[in-house]
Amino acid sequence: MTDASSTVTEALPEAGSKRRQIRPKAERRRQLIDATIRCIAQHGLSAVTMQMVTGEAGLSVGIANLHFKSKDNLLKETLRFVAEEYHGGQIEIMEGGDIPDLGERLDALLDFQLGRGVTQRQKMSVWFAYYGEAGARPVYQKIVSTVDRLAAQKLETLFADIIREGEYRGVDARELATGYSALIDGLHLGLLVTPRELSKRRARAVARDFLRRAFPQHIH
Amino acid sequence: MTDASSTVTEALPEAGSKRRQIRPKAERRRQLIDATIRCIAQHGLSAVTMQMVTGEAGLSVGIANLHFKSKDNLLKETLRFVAEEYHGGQIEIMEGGDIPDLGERLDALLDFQLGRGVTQRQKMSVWFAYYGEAGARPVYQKIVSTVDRLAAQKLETLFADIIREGEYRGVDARELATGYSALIDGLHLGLLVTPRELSKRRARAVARDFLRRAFPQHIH
DNA sequence: ACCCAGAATGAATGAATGTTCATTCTGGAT
DNA sequence: ATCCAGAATGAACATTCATTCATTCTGGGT
Repeated sequence: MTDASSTVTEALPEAGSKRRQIRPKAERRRQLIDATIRCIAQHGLSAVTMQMVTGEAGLSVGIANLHFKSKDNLLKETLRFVAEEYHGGQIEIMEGGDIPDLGERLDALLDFQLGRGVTQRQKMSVWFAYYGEAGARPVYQKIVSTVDRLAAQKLETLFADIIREGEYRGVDARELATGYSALIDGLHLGLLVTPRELSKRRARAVARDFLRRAFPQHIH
Repeated sequence: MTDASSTVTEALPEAGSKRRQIRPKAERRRQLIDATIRCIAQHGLSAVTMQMVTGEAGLSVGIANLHFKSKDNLLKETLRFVAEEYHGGQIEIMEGGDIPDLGERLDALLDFQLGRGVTQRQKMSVWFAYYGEAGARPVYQKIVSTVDRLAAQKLETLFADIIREGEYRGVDARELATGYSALIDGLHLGLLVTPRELSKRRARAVARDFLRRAFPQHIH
């Protein structure tokens, strides 16, 4: 394999088929966003280049500027995608037509937030890479806070329902929701930066502990 | 002021004195690190350039490579500085020769963690900028986790002392310490990304609430 | 008053990157 | 079978940035 392509300087991107294919716009966009996520996770946001992303996607450099107008825009759309995926998932659970029992719904939420899908290093890396730039880039702040506000509201409503059902005293739904959200964010951060000290199992235990202390009748 | 320097293309960096000065190495290093922090906060880690940093410091480009070997190294040292400042401050409080009362010591810790010094946008921006890259850069992970581990241990000890003193039942110091640390991190994140939704005042209330629920006799 | 170690400078260099666009190619419509 | 709109390509270009280093300048020592 090493010397088979001695006369051919151009890279053979994938196995066999390098034939040009025309695919619908939506598919290409998704393909590029996925590649961007992988690149950010592996190399860090500041090291990501267009060549890297398009190479990872198995496409040419020109195509990124065809479907997204610029690198800036590609990064922006990638953040929007990840943000909507995460918050959309949460909201779906919290609206919870599927799960009538409030305690179970809380469990499902925790499973989603600290479960396999979300805590993949890939997704967490992307998440915090953008947070890191948010201080300097209002666009990122806006994208995140838009979806964030809705999720926060749903969580507050869920907590309020639980407080009513359990007749818990001296508990403020809004304050507790803020605390819980912050706790989950902080745990994600711990999982990303110090995975040796914080296992997923322990992160879940910590979050569950927080909920149990607030809603003893509903958790466990 | 606008047309005074019409014939001079070179920038006049500061008011009046642009005379070259020789200063000790440690001072220059500190000067450059401070400038780096300001640049990261204002422009984001990925947009920081050497010209930007040295310009902000009012120095020439060459000097950065004289005192730090490379841009990479400057960024690494800046992270180390911020990390040690934050964790060092925490540890000093927690060892707490100054404050014998455990409840007051807890209060002081919370004040430090969510008080003026730390929650300046500048510092928080820097903090999370590096977290964002940590997934892809083991060097950053190592710097953070080294200081982090020590702080976590001190916090656990403090919590254990409080649990003993208050004779609290069914509370695990280690788990609680993990939760509290994550909560604080998450609140910092909220203050940075969605300052409109989360005020410092409310962040403090949320953190205090967490502690009160765990150690009712010691808080308030 | 003089000297010189080494601190400080910034123009020059070369490498890397985002973007463009002339050209090639594809696959459905006719 | 033929055609062509527009999807896809990648070499070329202009810009930006990190790093180097020949040169200048400073301030303490003699």
